[in-house]
Amino acid sequence: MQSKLTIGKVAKAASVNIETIRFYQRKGLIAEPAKALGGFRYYSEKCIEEIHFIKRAQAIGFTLEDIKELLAMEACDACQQTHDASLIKLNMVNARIAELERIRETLRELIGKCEKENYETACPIIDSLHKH
Amino acid sequence: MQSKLTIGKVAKAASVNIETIRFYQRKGLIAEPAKALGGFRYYSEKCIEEIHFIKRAQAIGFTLEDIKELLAMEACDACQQTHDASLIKLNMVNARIAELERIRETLRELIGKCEKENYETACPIIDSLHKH
DNA sequence: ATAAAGGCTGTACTATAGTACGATGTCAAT
DNA sequence: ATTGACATCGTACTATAGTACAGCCTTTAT
Repeated sequence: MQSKLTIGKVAKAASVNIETIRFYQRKGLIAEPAKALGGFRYYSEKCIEEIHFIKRAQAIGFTLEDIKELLAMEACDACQQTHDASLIKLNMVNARIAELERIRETLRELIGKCEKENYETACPIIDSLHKH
Repeated sequence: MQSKLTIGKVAKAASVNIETIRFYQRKGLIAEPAKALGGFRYYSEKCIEEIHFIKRAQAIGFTLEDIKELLAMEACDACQQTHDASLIKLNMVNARIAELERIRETLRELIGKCEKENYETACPIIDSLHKH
């Protein structure tokens, strides 16, 4: 018979900090089991899966607040809403990529200028940040 | 004769919140002028330019901490270091773009699955987040 | 039986970039 | 001279995602 799942074992199994689990509980992302006699809370394997769910959702760009909504949608079989939420997230990711690509171009130009000028004149990077 | 530049006027001229200026001062990004008789601090036009400098540097991906370093580099004509810092920033931007592109692909696939299945079976997005 | 390990609660702290506000004092215009 | 607008300072709060810890209690292993 396997020993009872305490929060520390769940944390280890899900590769997260104990405090992270408590944090998710406070945020309402995962449920806090009732206290057993003595005051310890024992968890089910499901909790480990729930943490993995959260981690996978974060990995594709959802914030904890988004994930809370995803869980609510799951609870009421709202596939259409999940689809729409993902589309919104995709648009945000696209916008962020576009923004970072602009930043990248500017950085490349500045770095290129620096290298061409052999660090001999006034720094072209600092210079361009000063221009009005 | 133009009236004295108080913090409120600097804020308006630089299009930032008064509190942002005070925040930059606390962080050591801009200097706090000495108090005049009475206790008000009066600013020079240079302060407005300094805020613009910070805002331009932020726009190409530098954090306030990075900008503090840029300013220190500027003070000692360290063009080589500025170049290196920009290169590091460029690498970070590239890494972040690559990460977001992976996220984008995953989101696109999931959204596509959702649409193909016409929201009739179990939600493929929620489903994929549950898979182990 | 005792000690180490771990759980519980509440609070505070981390980073990042600000924003808000109350109490008190000053400046400028009427 | 009075009033309204603005400045100062210090502290606290926002969002986001956690991390850390003190003080106390329970469980587990020796």
